[in-house]
Amino acid sequence: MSRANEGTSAELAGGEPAAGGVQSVDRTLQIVELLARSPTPLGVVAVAEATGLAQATAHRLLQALASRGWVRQDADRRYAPGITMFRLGETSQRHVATAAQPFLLEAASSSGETANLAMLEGTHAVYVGQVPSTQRLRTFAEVGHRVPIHSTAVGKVLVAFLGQAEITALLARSGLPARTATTITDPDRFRTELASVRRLGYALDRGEEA
DNA sequence: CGATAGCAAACTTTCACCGC
DNA sequence: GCGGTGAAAGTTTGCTATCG
Repeated sequence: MSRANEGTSAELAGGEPAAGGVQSVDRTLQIVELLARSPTPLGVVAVAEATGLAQATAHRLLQALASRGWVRQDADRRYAPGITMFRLGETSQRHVATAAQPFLLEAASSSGETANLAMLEGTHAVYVGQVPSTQRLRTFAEVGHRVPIHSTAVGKVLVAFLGQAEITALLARSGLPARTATTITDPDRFRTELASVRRLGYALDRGEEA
C-alpha cells in the first residue's frame, strides 16, 4: 500500500497542494476545479489521470459530488459540472458584481468607455463584472471570460501593482507566449509596460488627465 | 475498456487523560 | 483553562476482481 506517490497530484490537476488540510477535501476540490476547466465532459479514467488519483478513488469522489449536484453524469457516463457548481458561481459573481457596480458605473460614466472588473486567477485575468459603454463602437468582453495577463490591458492593470517578486513568479509561470504579432514576449519590455501602467494609474488617482 | 464493488491497510479525527 | 499525548473509532484509500 503506497500513498506517498500521490504528493504531486494537485500540481497535475493544476492546483496547489493543500497545506495541512483534509486530504479528501483537497482531492475533491481538485476534481471540481478540473471539471470546471475542462471544455468537455471527462470519464473516471481521465479524471483519475489528471488528478493522479486511483480510478476507484476518483469514482467515489465523483459519486459523492454527483449526489449533491456538484457534477452531473452524461448518458455516456462522463462527468461535467453540475447545477450546484453553476449556482455557486452565479451567486459568487453576483456578490462581486453588486459590490463593484457603483464604481463601474462611475468609471463608465466618466470615461464614456466600457468599465470592466476582473480578478487575477493564476496567469489569467477573469472578467467578473461589467458596465458597457453607451457608444456604438465599444470593446466586448464577456463576464466569466479568462484572458492572459500579458496580452490584455486588464491583465496588465492587475499585475502592475503587484510586488516585484510576485511579478517575477507570474512571468516565470506565464512564459509570455505570443498571441498576436504585437504581443509583448520579452520580460524586460513587459516590465517597462507595467511601469507605464503604474504611472498612468497614479496620475488618474491624483485626478490628472490620462 | 471503463465502471463498480469488496477488502485490508493507512490515515484522520475525536476524546479522555495528564501535566503545567 | 490550555496544550500535549495516546488510544479508539471512523474515514479514506489503493489494489484487485468482476461486470457490462
